[in-house]
Amino acid sequence: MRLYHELLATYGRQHWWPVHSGRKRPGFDPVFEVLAGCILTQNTSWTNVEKAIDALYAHGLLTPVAITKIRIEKLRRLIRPAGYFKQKALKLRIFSRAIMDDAKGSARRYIHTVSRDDLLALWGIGPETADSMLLYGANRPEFVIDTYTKRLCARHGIVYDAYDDYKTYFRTRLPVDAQLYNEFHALVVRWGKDHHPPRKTVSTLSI
DNA sequence: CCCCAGGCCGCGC
DNA sequence: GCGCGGCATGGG
Repeated sequence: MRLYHELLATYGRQHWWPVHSGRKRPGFDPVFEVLAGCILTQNTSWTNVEKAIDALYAHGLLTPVAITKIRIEKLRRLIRPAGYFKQKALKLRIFSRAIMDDAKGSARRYIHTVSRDDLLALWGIGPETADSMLLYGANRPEFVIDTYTKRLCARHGIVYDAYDDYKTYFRTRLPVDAQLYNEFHALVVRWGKDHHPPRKTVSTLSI
């Protein structure tokens, strides 16, 4: 909690999602926008993801039903700026189909009722994406561990191997509070943007 | 020219 | 169970 308050004092509130929450129009589902963003941002900077989200939004395609119907080539083209566009197009398609099958196309109902294990069973969704979806899409208290979280931990001498060990570290030290997890993770990412990883150097002394 | 980004999967051992 | 390469665009 001391670290959280320190980050909050330094950077202020981050307010991440949703990007277009105020707008209402056909072909737009604010919860689905968050969940799609979780997939699109895998190992990718958010500025690139925004271009893809904006393109989908402009074509009225930010719904599970639209993503399942669109031609895969068009989906690839629209999300191209987000990188890994062939893989991510398939991931969005598979995920959208799960929402159709399990919740009749309601992203909100899907993410509020799905189990974490069921998310992990989907091709293209790993632990960080699942936790981001549950936290930012449904306000469920899952602490998100990403590359920045691990970097910040390392700066404090905390190093693990497994994703779940990092998660346990935070869960056992913080109150179970989705809003806290939400803002904490956003602050960690903000911190990561001006704290670069240690440069890889070759030691000439190790020959 | 280089490295990095809000990971994940498939493969070989 | 693990380490490693591939995936890809845009920015510094």
